[in-house]
Amino acid sequence: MKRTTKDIFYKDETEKMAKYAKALAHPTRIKILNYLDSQSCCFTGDIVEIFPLAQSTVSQHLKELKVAGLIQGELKPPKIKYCINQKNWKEAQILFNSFFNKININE
Amino acid sequence: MKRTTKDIFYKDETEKMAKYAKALAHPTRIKILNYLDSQSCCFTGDIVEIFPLAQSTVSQHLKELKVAGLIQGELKPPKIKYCINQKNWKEAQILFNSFFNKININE
DNA sequence: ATTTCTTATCGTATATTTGCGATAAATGAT
DNA sequence: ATCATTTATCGCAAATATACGATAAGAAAT
Repeated sequence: MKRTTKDIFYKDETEKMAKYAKALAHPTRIKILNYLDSQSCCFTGDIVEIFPLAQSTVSQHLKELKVAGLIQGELKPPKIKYCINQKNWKEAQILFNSFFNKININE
Repeated sequence: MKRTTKDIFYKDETEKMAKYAKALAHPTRIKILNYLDSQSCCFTGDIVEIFPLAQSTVSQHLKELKVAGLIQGELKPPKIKYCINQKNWKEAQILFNSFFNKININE
């Protein structure tokens, strides 16, 4: 019987941090987030253009960021406008801050 | 001809962040780092005991953290004392801080 | 209803990650 | 030289991640 990570107890914070870290664990996704942050919002096509990658590949990276909660998409037919998910972004920021500083610097 | 991430240009910062994020992308490794941080230093055996995982599995996680540069091992035969790698820890801290805050808070 | 545009999803191939038990390696003590 | 202790590494299996091209899905416009 193989054990999986699911059988192990982790604090909620730990699980969340791992989830966000996983989303950030690829240079393409970091670049996408940096781009989104600088543009405030943009369409999938804009993002596809800054990478020498297939549209489907970029779409998959966007999906992962969305599933992790770091971005959100808004329908603007026929396009989709992507933005940083501010609430979760803030949460990730606080998690990483506390982790590295061991001081909770938020309010 | 398959394209790989290696053919794409990323800023040095981006690559480094992805590398650190990858190391943090597993709850076990986050827990190890939290433990190391609280104990300042400890032996492999101490870490093995806090997880219901095989010794070889924990050793592998430690190796990943070492390769990423977040921890370092010091020979204390027959044991090995692991500590946070302060220099790289600081670097990661700064990278994540700038990333989330878009302000470079270090001096 | 058909066409156009944009983006997501499917199917597939390959590479990497995660876990285990078994074994090797390194050192100190007998 | 042998043994005990501790930790790393090897070999394997299963699960995930990463990339692609091809196709589907959705909405607006004709």
